[in-house]
Amino acid sequence: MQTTGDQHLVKKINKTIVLEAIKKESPLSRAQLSEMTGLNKGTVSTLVSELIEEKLVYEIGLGRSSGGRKPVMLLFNKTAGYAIGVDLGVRYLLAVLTDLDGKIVSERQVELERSEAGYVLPVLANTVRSLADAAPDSPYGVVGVGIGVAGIVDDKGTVLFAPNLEWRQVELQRLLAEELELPVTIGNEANAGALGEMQYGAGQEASDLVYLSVGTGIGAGIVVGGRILPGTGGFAGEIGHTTIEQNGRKCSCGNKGCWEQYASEKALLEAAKPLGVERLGKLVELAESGSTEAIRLFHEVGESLGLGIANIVNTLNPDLILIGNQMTRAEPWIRSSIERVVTSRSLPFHRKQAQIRFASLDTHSTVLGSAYDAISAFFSKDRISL
Amino acid sequence: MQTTGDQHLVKKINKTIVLEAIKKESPLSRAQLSEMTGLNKGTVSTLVSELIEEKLVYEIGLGRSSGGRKPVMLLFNKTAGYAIGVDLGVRYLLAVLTDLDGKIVSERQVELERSEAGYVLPVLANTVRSLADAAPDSPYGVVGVGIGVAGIVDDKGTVLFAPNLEWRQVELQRLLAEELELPVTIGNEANAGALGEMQYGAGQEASDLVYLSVGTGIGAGIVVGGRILPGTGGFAGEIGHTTIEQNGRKCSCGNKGCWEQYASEKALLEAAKPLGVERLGKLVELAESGSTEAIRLFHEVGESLGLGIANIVNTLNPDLILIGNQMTRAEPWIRSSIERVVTSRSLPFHRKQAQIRFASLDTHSTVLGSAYDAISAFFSKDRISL
DNA sequence: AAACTTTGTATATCGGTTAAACAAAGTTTT
DNA sequence: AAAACTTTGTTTAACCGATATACAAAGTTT
Repeated sequence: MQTTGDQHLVKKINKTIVLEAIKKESPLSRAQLSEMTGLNKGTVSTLVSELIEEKLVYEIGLGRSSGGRKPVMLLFNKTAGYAIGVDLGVRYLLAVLTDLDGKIVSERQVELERSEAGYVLPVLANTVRSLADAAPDSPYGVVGVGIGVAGIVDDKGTVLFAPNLEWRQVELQRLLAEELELPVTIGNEANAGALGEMQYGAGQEASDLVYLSVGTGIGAGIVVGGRILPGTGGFAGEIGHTTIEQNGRKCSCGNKGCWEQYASEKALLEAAKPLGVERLGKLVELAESGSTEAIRLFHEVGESLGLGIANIVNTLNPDLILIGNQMTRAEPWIRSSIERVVTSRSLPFHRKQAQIRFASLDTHSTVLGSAYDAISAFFSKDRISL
Repeated sequence: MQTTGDQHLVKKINKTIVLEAIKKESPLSRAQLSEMTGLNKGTVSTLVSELIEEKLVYEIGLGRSSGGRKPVMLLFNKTAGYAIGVDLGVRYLLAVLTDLDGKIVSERQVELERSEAGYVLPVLANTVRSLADAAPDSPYGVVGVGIGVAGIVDDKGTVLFAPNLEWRQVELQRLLAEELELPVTIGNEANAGALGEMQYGAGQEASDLVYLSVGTGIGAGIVVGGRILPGTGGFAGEIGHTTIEQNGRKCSCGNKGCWEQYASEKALLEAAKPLGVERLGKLVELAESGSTEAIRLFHEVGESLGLGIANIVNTLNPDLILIGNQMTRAEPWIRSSIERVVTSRSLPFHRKQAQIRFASLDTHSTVLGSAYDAISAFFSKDRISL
């Protein structure tokens, strides 16, 4: 059944609360911690001294007095360990080494010439190892590796299907964990992006947000009450394949009228072919130089994006929609079309609460979210997830 | 900040676990409880004796021995109190009195001649009072009133907008709580339906389900991990106004191509007008008597329903979709169309996990869900929500 | 210099769980 | 039928963590 309660649980809860507070609001004194958490001063003292023992927190010195003894200020020891985040994309692999606060220490980008698992896996493992070697000495070393994959991943870390990589049934988690001898977490690319933006980017104030990864296809990372919505099998978010036109354009999934046939980068580039444009950067340049045709194409794709976003807004009533991945680069050209269509197609009460923004971590949402996944797994060992 | 942990919290957690276990699996002995919850025998003993003290549990006598002392069997005292659930619909009001286990003890149905709050509220209050008077004597009496409204309700129990009732900004929770001097909970009709089916109906095994209230419009109660997904403002689920056809039929919301213009009871009856049919029952009769035209209409509406359901399946990866409200009556005529379209339009992995069923409580999903809402509020006072 | 404030630790108490012992009430074996 | 074993449920002691309170340390203000 459920986890029952005992003193250990209580301690876990409180210790997590204290650590989380230090992470977010530091520098902080024990007295302030007691004040803001509601925990007794003595309790905070013992928990903090344990955290110091564990090298997760340290004292930075005395703070300003407000009419009495000076407080001892505490800081989260962000370099107590390091994490590795990977974005396993279509023809590339982006990997970063971060400290426990998500700050990038080192970065690698690798072009993937082929996509079979037999080729990709060794490259991936080598890249990760090279980053791990680059990690500074620290009490905990590399605490884990998080990987975001553009595909359907189950809760055991098996890639069930990744259309762009042409992978089926690849037991990524098991294979990598064995190879690297490190804790490995596997997640969907859009979910990782959502996590990344929520922790380190534009989604830090939102609790119900939807991160849209708009690239070759469209995937969504749905966050409800601060947590990723996984769905039963762990593959919620395949929103690119929702129908917005009953008898619309054919999709690779075998269906007709899928949203991503109208609103993805791929759809945009398809429409831009007559202009002799093959890459998004090129189309942006054209728009910048005043090409009305290019601008029209952006407006069209913006409208299609807006339509699907309005559907999300009506269904999930989020407070924030974040547009991420490649399409962030088109922000100046699509923003107003999106806003307009969302306003016209969503219900007033829902529209009022929903902000629409672009991912602030740019191309790094997924990679940082993956790193956070690893960090989070490390912390949840003897802590509780809030 | 968050709730910190102490012994009281631990006790709350464990007591809730024990009570919940007795509710669901009774009759049960203390030894069995200890076994299944993992709690120590002594702990279970003290918790159970408190629950007995509180009249929520009682001993029914000795059970079968399995080679030792006979166990004392415990039962949940479902008549320790009663709850009232109300479904505030378009031209009617359905209200039930239930025991704490959701069993209906008494029922009232009232036709509403007019829809203004000034008319409806007194009728509602009188109906509730009459049901409350009908409640048998019990330790806790009527523990609360839950109301499901076909409209947008905020988290404070104010009906922001109910198109069919033509209500705007009606502070239902406050007004009723003052009038009735009872705890009142207000919820959306589809959310209540989802709760009802999840607790007492076809959704008891599912943890990620979507209840579709298909009537005049289409609303969804989305359940994620056993909990209603509220959205930021509390009005998630307005899925009837998602676009499935970019330039489709005009909708009362001012938009074009809304799902409910194709898949609701209203849409069906609109299409049935040429047949001289004005009510769903009539159309069902026609289909039963073999009218190919009527059957065709059902197939069409089934296909439209299937399309939107496929969108839900791809987006949320639920394990169960429940079709409720009026459209349940059309099950034999629409089921296969729905299944077919969902299968063709949703992704294989998602489809495999998603069952599609019809609400098993029929017209009582909402009213029972509302009652459960009230029961749940009563229990969460000195317990924790699991 | 005296009085007040704030910080952080130490100590006693409290409330809850657990483990272990045990009594009560069975069944099985001989 | 007695002895041996089993199962149930209570009791007791020990433990653990939080809280309240007192207090020491280290400031600031008057």
